[in-house]
This record gives sequence, C-alpha cells and structure tokens, in this order.
Amino acid sequence: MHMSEIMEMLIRRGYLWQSFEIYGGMAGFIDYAPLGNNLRRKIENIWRRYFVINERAAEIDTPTIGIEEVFIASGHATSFTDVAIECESCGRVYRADHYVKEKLGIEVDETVEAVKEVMDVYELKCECGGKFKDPAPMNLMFSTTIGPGRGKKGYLRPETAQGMFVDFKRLANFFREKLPFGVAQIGRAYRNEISPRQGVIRLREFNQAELEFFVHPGEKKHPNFSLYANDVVKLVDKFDNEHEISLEEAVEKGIIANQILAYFIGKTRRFLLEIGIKDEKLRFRQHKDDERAHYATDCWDAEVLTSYGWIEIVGIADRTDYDLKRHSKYSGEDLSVFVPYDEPVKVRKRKIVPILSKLGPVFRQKAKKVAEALESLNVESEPEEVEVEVDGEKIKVTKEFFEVQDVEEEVVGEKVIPHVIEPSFGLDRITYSVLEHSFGKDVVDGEERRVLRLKRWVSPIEVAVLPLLSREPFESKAMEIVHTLRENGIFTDYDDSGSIGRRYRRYDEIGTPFCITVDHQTFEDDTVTIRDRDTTAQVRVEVSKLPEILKELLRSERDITEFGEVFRQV
RNA sequence: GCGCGGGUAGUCUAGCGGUAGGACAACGCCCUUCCGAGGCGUUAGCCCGGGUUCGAAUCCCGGCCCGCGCACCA
Repeated sequence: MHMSEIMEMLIRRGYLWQSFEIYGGMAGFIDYAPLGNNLRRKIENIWRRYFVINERAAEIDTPTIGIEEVFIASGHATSFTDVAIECESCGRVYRADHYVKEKLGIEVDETVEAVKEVMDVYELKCECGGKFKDPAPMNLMFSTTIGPGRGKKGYLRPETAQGMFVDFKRLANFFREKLPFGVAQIGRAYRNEISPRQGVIRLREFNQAELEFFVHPGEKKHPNFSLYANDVVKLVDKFDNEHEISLEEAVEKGIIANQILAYFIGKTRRFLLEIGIKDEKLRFRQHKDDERAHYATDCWDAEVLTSYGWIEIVGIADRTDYDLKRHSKYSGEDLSVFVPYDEPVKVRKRKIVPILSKLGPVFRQKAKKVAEALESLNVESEPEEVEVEVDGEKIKVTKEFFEVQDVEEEVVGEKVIPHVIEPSFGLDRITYSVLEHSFGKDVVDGEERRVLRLKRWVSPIEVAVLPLLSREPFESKAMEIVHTLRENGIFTDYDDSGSIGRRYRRYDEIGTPFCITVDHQTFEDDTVTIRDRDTTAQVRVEVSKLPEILKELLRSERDITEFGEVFRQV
C-alpha cells in the first residue's frame, strides 16, 4: 500500500481514518479522528465568524434528506443524472452526450430515449469497435425511501444550498424583507461518485459550508468592499490569462463581473490565509463557459496547490435568480421581495375601468372575473371591443361595459426576485489542504524533525503540560496546571511517557504550538517554561500568569520571548 | 466502471508451498534536571471469501481497499 508521508502521519497520529476499516473499508468515506475533528471544528468556527457573524447573515440547519420535488425544481434530478453508455466488449463507460458530440458532432438531449434514437440511427460503435449496451441513467444523488412500504421518493442532498432556497419565504420575512441578506449552512452533503479517490479529495459524504447571499439584481455590490479592494490576488480568467491584481482593479477592468463577487473572493482569501493556507499556493480560477454548473452565470473557484496538484476548495458562484425562480414555479409560491423605491414614482397609465352595474346582469357569476381580466389589460387607444380570457373561455367585451381612463398612479416599489451570490466551501478539502500546507521538516540539534506548523488558533491540542521527570512531585504539579488551563477553556494535554525530548517531538508532529514544562525550578519559585513549537525556544513564566499569557499567545502570532525571560534558546 | 501495480503488528519491512522474523512506535517497571538516550519486560500481524494441495502469507478465482492511467467529477 502506498501512502504519502503526510497521510501516513495523519492516520497514525489520529487526524483521519478510513471509514469501516475493520470491514475492509469503503471508498469515498472517511472518519474524522480526534485531532482531525477538532481541527475541522475550529476551521468551521472561524468560517462562522467571517461569513455569518460579520455579515448580515444567519445560519440555519435543514434536513440532509430532501423530497423529490426539491431536486426536480433545483434541476439536480435531471442535470445530476447523466445518461451513460457502456461498451459490451471493452466495458468502457462514457457520458452519452459527450461521446455523441465528439464522434458525431451532434448535440443530443440527455434523455435515454433521445440517446437511444441517435445511437440507432447512426449505428454508434465504441472506439474499440464493440457494440454499446442500451443507454442507462447514472444518477449522482443517493436515493432513498421516506416512510414504510413504497413510501415517498427522497434523495440525500447533493449540496446544502437547496434547504436555504426552500426556506426563502420565511428567511426573507426573518430579515424584514430587506436586501441584502445572507443565509448560511454548515453540514453534510452526498454524491454517489463513480470512483472516489485521492483520500479526502473526492468523497461520497462530505462537509460543506455554504453562504447564500441574496442581493438586488441591480445592485451586485457589497457595502464593505473597501475592506478588500486593495488586496492583490492571483486570478486565472476563463481564457487562461493570469493576473496578479488588486480586486478593485479587477472589477474596473471587467475581469471579475461585479463588485460582490470580488468582495467574496477577497473575503475568502483572507479566511483561507487565516486558517493557514499559503498565499503562494492559492489562486482564483474562473470557470470556462462550458464548465459551469447548470445554475451559474459566473463562477470563481479558490484553488490550492497540494500534492494532488491544484484542487478546488471553494466555489464562488453567481447563481442569479435561477433557484428562486425554479422553486417559485414548481411550488407555486411567490418568492420575491418587495423593494421600495427611494422615492415613489408617478406613472401615468391608461387603463380600463369596468362598469360593474352593466357587467353584472349580462355576465352573471362570471362578471367578477371578467372585470378583473379587464383591469389587467394594457390599452393604448380607446378600443371598440376587447377580448378577455376567463377560465379558458374567450369572451368579447364591447365598450359599453367599460370606460377608458387616464390615471396617474404612485408606484412605491417593485417585486424583485433576488439574485444569489454563493460562496461554497468544501470543508474536507480545506482541512486537508491546511494540514498539507502546514506540514514541514527541519533540523533540531542535528536531527531531522517533523513539525506541523498549524496556525495557533486552529491547532487541535493547544498546549501540552509535561513533567520534566516522570515522578513526584513533577507529575502532580503538572496535573494541577492541566486542570487550571482546562478550566480556562484551553485544549490541554498531559504526557509523562518517555523522555522530555521524545514528548516535544510528539507534540511537534501533531502541531501543538506550546509545551509547558514543570522542572526543578518550579518548586523553588513557582515558574514553568513555555516552549515554542516553531523555534523550540523556551521562556520562563510564573505559573499564575500562564492562562492569561497562553490565551494571548493562542490568539496572536506574538513571540513567546515577549512574555518571559529566555530559558533556553536553540 | 475498465486496465496496470500493490495489501504481512499502530507504522515500515523480511519471508514468496512446510506452523510468521525484525525495526520503529505503544504500554509497564528501572534510570534520567530539557529536545525521538539506555536497560528489562509486555501487547500486537499475513485484507476478506472460495479453490488447488497432505500442507497456502506464498499458487489460482472472486470481492474489498490503496496507488497510477482512461473515463467520470452537478
């Protein structure tokens, strides 16, 4: 079995494990081991701070199972189902539409029937010369049954986004019908990948953090854009042109379509840097026209360089009003918000005013509907006769039943279906990338050392307390400090096994930024040493000040030598 | 899904038809005033299922997993 050095360490030290391992495992599923789970939680919390707390946004949690209607409306039931054709002799499987286009130059609908027809007419053969079996659908969504017996068809959600679109009416109301607002969700999503591979890079069950930011279609801006306007980012546009450019300039030059996309690119970059992604291994790449999802008009991926090459870890898409329109159409609900104008607009209108006293006797019970139909007509001149449709019946109405009036109406606003900008984060890939970008080696005292240089604030174990000697009174004193630090909310570990040097290396390898050592001097003046993972330098501080100093160190990148007398400098 | 290569303690590895050996790690005890020290001891393994054989980790078939290539990746 081949395994990269980093994966070997992650498994051995308790970051990630293969799921169902004792039963032989199953590709596409991983377990977050204790350290990996803690790391991902910390990354999620930082994400929350960026994309929920610091936006006009709220986080919700909706079911991971969705009913069929949702995915018919979203388009996943069709566009997530590729029609596949399989060769009888060589066994190769192709996406039917791709293969037909490549071989015959024909655009074929992605339905089994359409593909079958084309295959029959052109007697389509496999590259190997073999015959194809009948085309069959290949759905990337896991399906399930809700309720007993035949039940109701459901799917495991392929993205968390739909739960937020489905709740739009309630959400718009929650935000008092005022744009813009954002809705976030962190949770599991599922795709029945054909061949999941490359460790955590392609999973069948994965973790997403998504923000749906609803904006007025005419105002694709963000009030806080100035925060990131001068940030210089690496961009690869859809023509493969590379730019190293400020976001402001990228918007001005039209490389990024609008300000709000640029805003989220900037924010995403800051977030990724904060959790430990390396700037020089980060770029934003625009989707090519034939690459975008069925719902997006523009999309920029954050990509990071790892041992698997450049991999996508975030997608920032302009989904426009696609989803809300579709759900509106399929559910029959009005999913617009009312946007008042800054000032009411006076509109002169020529309209038909029905004369109910005349309509009533003639049209009887239909009179009311006829009147409503008349009112909704647009007229320019003064017609002798108009035609309206009531319950599918066409009715001619002559001018004795209505008047044409010129009226001036005050319009205070309009109904708008918001557009949505969606930054969507793949947490598993992000967590893995952070680990890979933090993994390093150096030489300490002439020996190679493996060290995980995680940012202090994402490290799963923040502090390790170590008795210099594994005997009393060192052990009791160390345990006492452990309890104090834990009470202060610091993730603290205790270790008295082996020699002190071995323990330092252990904590270096899993990325613990600080080790506290209880030594002989501790019993003379109640001081201990703090050792820094990256420099291996140590400073001596009073035990009573430990919680305060460690909390400051863990939320900043300050040097430990600011906090005490240097005890041992390597 | 197809093809090629692989799967032996936690990790790495030897064995390749005759009852599995080592290194490191882990755990316990001893020793140790600061960067994978030493001594003694302990735990722990042939991916799963079938076949061939007197006998299978070893040969054959199927499955699962891992790596690579093709295909797929809303």
